[in-house]
Amino acid sequence: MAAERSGGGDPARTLALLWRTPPEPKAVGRKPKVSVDQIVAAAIAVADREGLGAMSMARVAQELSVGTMSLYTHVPGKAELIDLMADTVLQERDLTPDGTWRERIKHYADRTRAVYQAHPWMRDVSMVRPPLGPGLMDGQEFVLAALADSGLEPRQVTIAHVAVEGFVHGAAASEVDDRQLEVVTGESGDSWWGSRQLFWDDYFDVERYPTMTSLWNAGAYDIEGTLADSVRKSFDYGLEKLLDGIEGGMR
Amino acid sequence: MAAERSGGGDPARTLALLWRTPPEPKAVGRKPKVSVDQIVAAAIAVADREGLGAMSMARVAQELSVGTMSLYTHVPGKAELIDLMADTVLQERDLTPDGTWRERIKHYADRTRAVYQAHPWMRDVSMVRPPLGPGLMDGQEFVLAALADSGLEPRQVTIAHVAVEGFVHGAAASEVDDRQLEVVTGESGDSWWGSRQLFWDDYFDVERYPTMTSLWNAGAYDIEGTLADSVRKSFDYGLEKLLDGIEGGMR
DNA sequence: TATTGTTTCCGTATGGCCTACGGAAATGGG
DNA sequence: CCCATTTCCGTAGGCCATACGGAAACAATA
Repeated sequence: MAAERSGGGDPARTLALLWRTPPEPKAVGRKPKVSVDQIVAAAIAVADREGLGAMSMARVAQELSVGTMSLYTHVPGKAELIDLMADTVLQERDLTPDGTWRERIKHYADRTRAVYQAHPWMRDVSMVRPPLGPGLMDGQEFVLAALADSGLEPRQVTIAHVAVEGFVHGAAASEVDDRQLEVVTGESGDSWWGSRQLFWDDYFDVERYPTMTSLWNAGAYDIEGTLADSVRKSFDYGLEKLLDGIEGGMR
Repeated sequence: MAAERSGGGDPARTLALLWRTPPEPKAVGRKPKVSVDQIVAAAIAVADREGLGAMSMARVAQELSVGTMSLYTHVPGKAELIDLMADTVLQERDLTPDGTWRERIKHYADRTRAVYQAHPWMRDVSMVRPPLGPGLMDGQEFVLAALADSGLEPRQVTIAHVAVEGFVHGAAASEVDDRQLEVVTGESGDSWWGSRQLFWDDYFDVERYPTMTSLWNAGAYDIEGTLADSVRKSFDYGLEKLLDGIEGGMR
């Protein structure tokens, strides 16, 4: 599966949907059976339960007891629907601007990770050219405000912003991958790592990979706790170090 | 499009393919018209030219003047083929272990980015649970060796490794997104940012986004050079800062 | 009430995709 | 020449998005 992205559809239409431009109450004509919000909610529900791969237009329509083609009256197509889904769940972050700038960015990272945990399919949505809706924009404002408070020059703020945003979304996406695979294949994430065993047994070459070998012998891979904890720890560390670096760059 | 990943197919079979376990030369039977390598090469060629979305089994077979179903004799399925493609292009990195540990990681990042630039469809391949082939493993050994030389404790090396690897692949994927969108939609990447204009014109709210407004007024968004240069600069900065942080964490 | 204009609903059809199945074709050894 | 073995691949089934066009519902109007 390749990363989902909004197609080349009319950007004006997509933006109007993202910002829920007043539905222009029609005084005439047949009453709608479903609303955009219902469609988005149903799509999110399906994706939450069965993964983005199962989120077909037919499946969403079924969820709403509506004909498949009815959806196209309210939404231009599947790509735009995914944009709407992503922006909607990003709005769940509910960011509160308390503490130091570092604490606020940590808060942002945690809230974003929570979104990915609650909606694992976010892993499959490209966040590089994200939907320009309120969910995304509010998050960007939050991070920019925190970085601006750090004392960085304006130009540096924008550069640091890209680095932080990329890291946070990447981290959140990685963290979720275990769970996601579990949903799709019915196999536990950790058991995938179990199948890694096969590699170590049959293909690992001590001569070719001396560093891995010595790290292994040094016990560096004896993880305590679950794999998920371990991955999370790595990314907390990574964020801390990134922020350390950004902070140090100010001097 | 959701991120492509190898299915739940037999891991042993996939590993054997990734490491090209001796094809067990058959003395009997019909001669193969195509080899695994040819299939992988054709698939890469198609994806390079037309994107991963265009890389269908039928399209690859056509490229080789072979029936679609013939491919399944050599490759278990599409998911496994994508794994093979990814590991193959990662082998192009040709990593040379020169310089300080920081220089080597920078080198690794650059080579990895080059792979993404040459094969933009890599953006659509999940690198969180990557194919355990030589291309990937050699890269991991390289990064681990560099980090081990930095003076970090073994346990710290493995954690830093995850952070670096995540950052590099995330950065490379982001950088490539402009180009990728161009291929898929026939629209220039920068013109997508042009359509961003619509957002600023019709939906941007100065009250809601004060930091963005003041950054804008401070000229922080007056980028020189192309967008691609600008994105690249951001990630060079991010990597530097991450490495600064990792280095600082040793004290 | 009947008509008309407007809007939504949705059945059908097209063209794409992956891949299971099973038979046809090729090949080299006996 | 036969035949076991291997590869090739046509057919078909089951998904998918969505273009098209007509049916259905509704409000205002006649």
